[in-house]
Amino acid sequence: MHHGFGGPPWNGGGGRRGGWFMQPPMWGFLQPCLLLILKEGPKHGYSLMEELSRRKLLGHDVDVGNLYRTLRRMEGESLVESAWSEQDTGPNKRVYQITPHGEEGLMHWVTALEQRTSVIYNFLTEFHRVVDQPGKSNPVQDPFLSEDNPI
Amino acid sequence: MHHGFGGPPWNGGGGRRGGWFMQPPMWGFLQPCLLLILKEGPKHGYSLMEELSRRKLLGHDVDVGNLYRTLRRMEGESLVESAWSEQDTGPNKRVYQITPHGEEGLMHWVTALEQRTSVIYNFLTEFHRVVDQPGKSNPVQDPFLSEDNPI
DNA sequence: TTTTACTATATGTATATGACATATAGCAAC
DNA sequence: GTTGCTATATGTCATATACATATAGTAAAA
Repeated sequence: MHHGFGGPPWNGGGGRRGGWFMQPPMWGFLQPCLLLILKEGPKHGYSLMEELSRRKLLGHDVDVGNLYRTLRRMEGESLVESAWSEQDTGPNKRVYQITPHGEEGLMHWVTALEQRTSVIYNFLTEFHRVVDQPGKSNPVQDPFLSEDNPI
Repeated sequence: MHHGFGGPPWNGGGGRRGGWFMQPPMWGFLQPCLLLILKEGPKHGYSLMEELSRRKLLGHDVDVGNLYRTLRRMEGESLVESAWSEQDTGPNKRVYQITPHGEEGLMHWVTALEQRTSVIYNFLTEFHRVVDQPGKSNPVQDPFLSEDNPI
Protein backbone atom coordinates (compact mmCIF):
# COMPACT_ATOMS: atom_id res chain seq x y z
CA MET A 1 0.00 0.00 0.00
CA HIS A 2 1.38 3.38 -1.01
CA HIS A 3 0.82 6.56 0.96
CA GLY A 4 1.13 9.76 -1.02
CA PHE A 5 2.13 12.06 1.84
CA GLY A 6 5.66 12.91 2.92
CA GLY A 7 7.36 12.92 6.28
CA PRO A 8 10.49 11.29 7.65
CA PRO A 9 11.34 7.71 6.60
CA TRP A 10 10.48 6.26 10.02
CA ASN A 11 6.86 7.41 9.58
CA GLY A 12 6.38 5.61 6.31
CA GLY A 13 7.01 8.71 4.27
CA GLY A 14 9.82 7.24 2.25
CA GLY A 15 12.33 10.07 2.62
CA ARG A 16 14.96 10.37 -0.07
CA ARG A 17 15.26 6.68 -0.76
CA GLY A 18 11.70 5.53 -0.37
CA GLY A 19 12.12 3.07 2.49
CA TRP A 20 8.83 2.55 4.36
CA PHE A 21 9.01 2.63 8.15
CA MET A 22 12.76 2.51 8.67
CA GLN A 23 14.21 2.60 12.17
CA PRO A 24 14.28 6.04 13.82
CA PRO A 25 17.77 7.11 14.92
CA MET A 26 18.98 6.68 18.50
CA TRP A 27 20.11 10.19 19.08
CA GLY A 28 23.59 10.78 20.43
CA PHE A 29 24.21 7.11 21.00
CA LEU A 30 27.32 7.11 18.83
CA GLN A 31 29.19 9.09 21.47
CA PRO A 32 28.88 6.71 24.44
CA CYS A 33 29.74 3.81 22.09
CA LEU A 34 32.96 5.54 21.12
CA LEU A 35 33.74 6.38 24.74
CA LEU A 36 33.17 2.78 25.78
CA ILE A 37 35.57 1.42 23.16
CA LEU A 38 38.13 4.09 23.99
CA LYS A 39 37.88 3.16 27.67
CA GLU A 40 39.44 -0.17 26.71
CA GLY A 41 42.39 1.64 25.18
CA PRO A 42 43.47 4.24 22.58
CA LYS A 43 42.30 3.74 19.01
CA HIS A 44 42.12 5.67 15.74
CA GLY A 45 38.95 6.55 13.84
CA TYR A 46 38.98 3.81 11.26
CA SER A 47 39.53 1.05 13.79
CA LEU A 48 36.77 2.51 15.96
CA MET A 49 34.50 2.17 12.95
CA GLU A 50 35.52 -1.46 12.46
CA GLU A 51 35.08 -2.20 16.15
CA LEU A 52 31.60 -0.63 16.17
CA SER A 53 30.62 -2.83 13.22
CA ARG A 54 32.22 -5.97 14.61
CA ARG A 55 30.64 -5.72 18.06
CA LYS A 56 27.35 -4.31 16.69
CA LEU A 57 27.25 -1.75 19.48
CA LEU A 58 25.26 0.85 17.56
CA GLY A 59 22.56 -1.46 16.29
CA HIS A 60 22.95 -0.14 12.75
CA ASP A 61 25.64 0.72 10.21
CA VAL A 62 28.20 3.35 11.07
CA ASP A 63 28.28 6.54 9.02
CA VAL A 64 31.98 7.25 8.52
CA GLY A 65 31.53 10.98 8.07
CA ASN A 66 29.57 11.29 11.29
CA LEU A 67 32.14 9.16 13.09
CA TYR A 68 35.05 11.48 12.32
CA ARG A 69 32.98 14.60 12.90
CA THR A 70 31.80 13.26 16.25
CA LEU A 71 35.36 12.47 17.31
CA ARG A 72 36.49 16.00 16.48
CA ARG A 73 33.57 17.49 18.38
CA MET A 74 34.29 15.28 21.36
CA GLU A 75 37.88 16.44 21.31
CA GLY A 76 36.67 20.05 21.33
CA GLU A 77 34.65 19.18 24.44
CA SER A 78 37.69 17.52 26.06
CA LEU A 79 35.98 14.14 26.19
CA VAL A 80 38.87 12.68 24.18
CA GLU A 81 42.37 13.69 23.16
CA SER A 82 44.14 12.90 19.91
CA ALA A 83 47.65 12.66 18.55
CA TRP A 84 48.96 11.83 15.08
CA SER A 85 50.60 8.47 14.70
CA GLU A 86 52.98 8.43 11.74
CA GLN A 87 52.96 5.17 9.85
CA ASP A 88 55.83 3.54 7.98
CA THR A 89 53.34 2.41 5.38
CA GLY A 90 49.87 3.72 4.53
CA PRO A 91 48.26 6.98 5.58
CA ASN A 92 48.89 8.38 9.04
CA LYS A 93 46.43 7.81 11.85
CA ARG A 94 44.91 10.17 14.37
CA VAL A 95 44.83 8.20 17.59
CA TYR A 96 42.23 9.04 20.21
CA GLN A 97 42.36 8.53 23.96
CA ILE A 98 39.60 9.02 26.51
CA THR A 99 40.04 11.77 29.12
CA PRO A 100 38.81 11.87 32.74
CA HIS A 101 36.05 14.19 31.59
CA GLY A 102 35.18 11.62 28.93
CA GLU A 103 34.98 8.87 31.54
CA GLU A 104 32.68 11.10 33.55
CA GLY A 105 30.54 11.66 30.47
CA LEU A 106 30.39 7.91 29.85
CA MET A 107 29.13 7.31 33.38
CA HIS A 108 26.37 9.87 32.91
CA TRP A 109 25.40 8.24 29.61
CA VAL A 110 25.17 4.89 31.36
CA THR A 111 22.82 6.38 33.93
CA ALA A 112 20.77 7.97 31.19
CA LEU A 113 20.52 4.69 29.28
CA GLU A 114 19.43 2.82 32.39
CA GLN A 115 16.65 5.35 32.89
CA ARG A 116 15.79 5.16 29.22
CA THR A 117 15.34 1.42 29.51
CA SER A 118 12.76 1.87 32.24
CA VAL A 119 10.96 4.56 30.23
CA ILE A 120 10.73 2.23 27.23
CA TYR A 121 9.63 -0.63 29.45
CA ASN A 122 6.91 1.55 30.88
CA PHE A 123 5.76 2.53 27.38
CA LEU A 124 5.65 -1.07 26.16
CA THR A 125 3.72 -2.10 29.26
CA GLU A 126 1.17 0.64 28.62
CA PHE A 127 1.01 -0.38 24.98
CA HIS A 128 0.20 -3.98 25.76
CA ARG A 129 -2.31 -2.90 28.38
CA VAL A 130 -4.09 -0.85 25.71
CA VAL A 131 -3.80 -3.25 22.79
CA ASP A 132 -3.92 -6.76 24.24
CA GLN A 133 -7.42 -6.34 25.61
CA PRO A 134 -9.34 -9.53 24.83
CA GLY A 135 -13.03 -8.92 24.37
CA LYS A 136 -12.71 -5.15 24.32
CA SER A 137 -13.56 -3.45 21.04
CA ASN A 138 -11.33 -0.79 19.52
CA PRO A 139 -11.87 2.87 20.38
CA VAL A 140 -14.45 4.83 18.46
CA GLN A 141 -13.70 5.49 14.81
CA ASP A 142 -16.91 7.16 13.80
CA PRO A 143 -18.51 9.37 14.97
CA PHE A 144 -15.53 11.53 15.89
CA LEU A 145 -16.80 12.29 19.35
CA SER A 146 -18.85 10.00 21.48
CA GLU A 147 -20.30 9.88 24.96
CA ASP A 148 -17.57 7.43 25.89
CA ASN A 149 -14.98 10.14 25.27
CA PRO A 150 -16.01 13.37 26.97
CA ILE A 151 -13.48 15.85 25.70
CA MET B 1 34.79 21.35 39.04
CA HIS B 2 34.24 23.73 36.16
CA HIS B 3 35.10 22.89 32.58
CA GLY B 4 35.74 25.87 30.38
CA PHE B 5 34.83 24.27 27.05
CA GLY B 6 31.43 24.33 25.39
CA GLY B 7 29.32 21.62 23.89
CA PRO B 8 25.76 20.44 24.44
CA PRO B 9 24.37 20.28 27.98
CA TRP B 10 24.39 16.47 28.05
CA ASN B 11 28.19 16.51 27.66
CA GLY B 12 28.76 18.71 30.65
CA GLY B 13 29.06 21.82 28.55
CA GLY B 14 26.38 23.74 30.35
CA GLY B 15 24.52 25.01 27.31
CA ARG B 16 22.40 28.11 27.74
CA ARG B 17 21.38 27.43 31.31
CA GLY B 18 24.53 25.90 32.71
CA GLY B 19 23.20 22.51 33.78
CA TRP B 20 26.01 19.93 33.89
CA PHE B 21 25.32 16.58 32.29
CA MET B 22 21.60 16.84 31.68
CA GLN B 23 19.72 13.97 30.06
CA PRO B 24 20.15 13.67 26.28
CA PRO B 25 16.84 13.75 24.41
CA MET B 26 15.08 10.57 23.31
CA TRP B 27 14.58 11.47 19.71
CA GLY B 28 11.16 11.06 18.17
CA PHE B 29 9.74 9.41 21.28
CA LEU B 30 7.03 12.04 21.67
CA GLN B 31 5.25 10.71 18.59
CA PRO B 32 4.64 7.10 19.71
CA CYS B 33 3.55 8.42 23.12
CA LEU B 34 0.92 10.59 21.45
CA LEU B 35 -0.19 7.74 19.20
CA LEU B 36 -0.53 5.42 22.19
CA ILE B 37 -2.75 7.85 24.09
CA LEU B 38 -4.80 8.56 20.98
CA LYS B 39 -5.29 4.83 20.47
CA GLU B 40 -7.34 4.89 23.65
CA GLY B 41 -9.61 7.53 22.18
CA PRO B 42 -9.75 11.04 20.63
CA LYS B 43 -8.19 13.90 22.59
CA HIS B 44 -7.13 17.50 22.09
CA GLY B 45 -3.62 18.86 22.45
CA TYR B 46 -3.84 20.29 25.91
CA SER B 47 -5.32 17.14 27.41
CA LEU B 48 -2.66 15.07 25.63
CA MET B 49 -0.11 17.21 27.41
CA GLU B 50 -1.77 16.63 30.77
CA GLU B 51 -2.04 12.91 30.11
CA LEU B 52 1.65 12.71 29.17
CA SER B 53 2.58 14.42 32.43
CA ARG B 54 0.18 12.40 34.55
CA ARG B 55 1.27 9.00 33.22
CA LYS B 56 4.94 10.06 32.93
CA LEU B 57 5.16 8.37 29.53
CA LEU B 58 7.91 10.62 28.17
CA GLY B 59 10.24 10.39 31.14
CA HIS B 60 10.63 14.17 31.23
CA ASP B 61 8.56 17.36 31.03
CA VAL B 62 6.51 18.01 27.92
CA ASP B 63 7.40 21.00 25.78
CA VAL B 64 4.04 22.47 24.80
CA GLY B 65 5.34 24.06 21.62
CA ASN B 66 6.82 20.80 20.41
CA LEU B 67 3.61 19.00 21.29
CA TYR B 68 1.41 21.14 19.06
CA ARG B 69 4.00 21.22 16.28
CA THR B 70 4.37 17.45 16.39
CA LEU B 71 0.60 16.97 16.21
CA ARG B 72 0.37 19.21 13.14
CA ARG B 73 3.23 17.33 11.46
CA MET B 74 1.63 13.99 12.27
CA GLU B 75 -1.59 15.22 10.72
CA GLY B 76 0.33 16.18 7.58
CA GLU B 77 1.63 12.61 7.47
CA SER B 78 -1.89 11.22 7.97
CA LEU B 79 -0.96 9.56 11.24
CA VAL B 80 -3.76 11.50 12.93
CA GLU B 81 -6.80 13.53 11.91
CA SER B 82 -8.20 16.61 13.60
CA ALA B 83 -11.43 18.52 13.87
CA TRP B 84 -12.35 21.70 15.74
CA SER B 85 -14.58 21.22 18.73
CA GLU B 86 -16.47 24.43 19.54
CA GLN B 87 -16.83 25.05 23.23
CA ASP B 88 -19.68 26.82 25.03
CA THR B 89 -17.12 28.24 27.42
CA GLY B 90 -13.39 28.74 27.03
CA PRO B 91 -11.30 28.55 23.87
CA ASN B 92 -12.12 26.00 21.18
CA LYS B 93 -10.27 22.71 20.98
CA ARG B 94 -8.69 20.90 18.09
CA VAL B 95 -9.50 17.26 18.69
CA TYR B 96 -7.17 14.60 17.30
CA GLN B 97 -7.98 11.03 16.33
CA ILE B 98 -5.57 8.28 15.31
CA THR B 99 -5.80 6.93 11.75
CA PRO B 100 -5.14 3.38 10.46
CA HIS B 101 -1.81 4.66 9.14
CA GLY B 102 -1.10 6.02 12.62
CA GLU B 103 -1.86 2.65 14.18
CA GLU B 104 0.55 1.09 11.70
CA GLY B 105 3.18 3.66 12.65
CA LEU B 106 2.64 2.89 16.33
CA MET B 107 3.23 -0.81 15.70
CA HIS B 108 6.50 -0.05 13.93
CA TRP B 109 7.57 2.18 16.80
CA VAL B 110 6.86 -0.62 19.25
CA THR B 111 9.10 -2.93 17.23
CA ALA B 112 11.79 -0.28 17.09
CA LEU B 113 11.64 0.28 20.85
CA GLU B 114 11.90 -3.44 21.53
CA GLN B 115 15.04 -3.56 19.39
CA ARG B 116 16.33 -0.44 21.08
CA THR B 117 15.98 -2.11 24.45
CA SER B 118 18.21 -4.96 23.34
CA VAL B 119 20.77 -2.53 21.90
CA ILE B 120 20.91 -0.65 25.20
CA TYR B 121 21.09 -3.90 27.13
CA ASN B 122 24.00 -4.99 24.95
CA PHE B 123 25.77 -1.68 25.56
CA LEU B 124 25.30 -1.84 29.33
CA THR B 125 26.54 -5.43 29.37
CA GLU B 126 29.66 -4.42 27.48
CA PHE B 127 30.10 -1.47 29.82
CA HIS B 128 30.03 -3.61 32.92
CA ARG B 129 32.33 -6.13 31.30
CA VAL B 130 34.83 -3.34 30.68
CA VAL B 131 34.44 -1.43 33.94
CA ASP B 132 33.62 -4.01 36.62
CA GLN B 133 36.92 -5.85 36.26
CA PRO B 134 38.19 -6.60 39.76
CA GLY B 135 41.96 -6.73 39.93
CA LYS B 136 42.46 -5.31 36.45
CA SER B 137 44.09 -1.90 36.26
CA ASN B 138 42.73 0.86 34.07
CA PRO B 139 43.91 1.19 30.48
CA VAL B 140 47.09 3.07 29.77
CA GLN B 141 47.00 6.80 30.42
CA ASP B 142 50.59 7.67 29.68
CA PRO B 143 52.45 6.99 27.46
CA PHE B 144 49.87 7.53 24.75
CA LEU B 145 50.77 4.37 22.93
CA SER B 146 51.97 1.17 24.51
CA GLU B 147 52.82 -2.37 23.53
CA ASP B 148 49.52 -3.47 25.06
CA ASN B 149 47.69 -1.43 22.47
CA PRO B 150 49.10 -2.10 19.01
CA ILE B 151 47.36 0.47 16.85
C1' DT C 1 -10.40 47.71 36.98
C1' DT C 2 -6.23 45.86 36.56
C1' DT C 3 -3.71 41.87 37.46
C1' DT C 4 -2.97 37.17 37.81
C1' DA C 5 -3.78 32.50 36.57
C1' DC C 6 -5.48 28.81 33.86
C1' DT C 7 -7.00 26.78 29.44
C1' DA C 8 -5.79 26.26 24.56
C1' DT C 9 -3.26 26.68 20.29
C1' DA C 10 0.58 28.29 17.74
C1' DT C 11 5.06 30.36 15.78
C1' DG C 12 10.13 32.00 15.94
C1' DT C 13 14.75 30.74 16.42
C1' DA C 14 18.92 28.34 17.71
C1' DT C 15 21.15 23.96 18.17
C1' DA C 16 22.57 19.09 17.69
C1' DT C 17 22.71 14.97 15.36
C1' DG C 18 21.94 12.00 11.60
C1' DA C 19 21.81 10.64 6.36
C1' DC C 20 23.95 10.93 2.27
C1' DA C 21 27.34 12.57 -0.94
C1' DT C 22 31.87 13.87 -2.01
C1' DA C 23 37.00 15.00 -1.57
C1' DT C 24 41.74 13.79 -0.59
C1' DA C 25 45.71 10.82 -0.12
C1' DG C 26 48.85 6.58 0.45
C1' DC C 27 49.47 2.13 -1.09
C1' DA C 28 48.91 -2.55 -3.26
C1' DA C 29 47.18 -5.73 -6.65
C1' DC C 30 45.70 -6.64 -11.27
C1' DG D 1 45.68 2.90 -15.24
C1' DT D 2 41.99 1.11 -12.83
C1' DT D 3 40.18 -0.92 -8.91
C1' DG D 4 40.10 -1.53 -4.02
C1' DC D 5 41.38 -0.87 0.67
C1' DT D 6 43.01 2.16 4.45
C1' DA D 7 42.38 6.67 6.59
C1' DT D 8 40.63 11.27 7.44
C1' DA D 9 37.63 14.97 6.39
C1' DT D 10 34.01 18.42 4.62
C1' DG D 11 29.44 19.91 2.38
C1' DT D 12 24.62 19.94 2.65
C1' DC D 13 20.09 18.95 3.97
C1' DA D 14 16.54 16.94 7.08
C1' DT D 15 14.63 16.46 11.52
C1' DA D 16 13.51 16.94 16.43
C1' DT D 17 14.37 19.33 20.46
C1' DA D 18 14.91 23.52 23.85
C1' DC D 19 13.49 27.74 24.95
C1' DA D 20 11.07 31.97 24.18
C1' DT D 21 7.12 34.35 22.77
C1' DA D 22 2.34 35.43 20.81
C1' DT D 23 -2.63 35.16 20.94
C1' DA D 24 -7.15 34.60 22.95
C1' DG D 25 -11.05 33.23 26.11
C1' DT D 26 -12.40 32.79 30.91
C1' DA D 27 -12.46 33.44 35.87
C1' DA D 28 -10.95 34.73 40.27
C1' DA D 29 -8.38 37.84 43.07
C1' DA D 30 -6.31 42.34 44.14
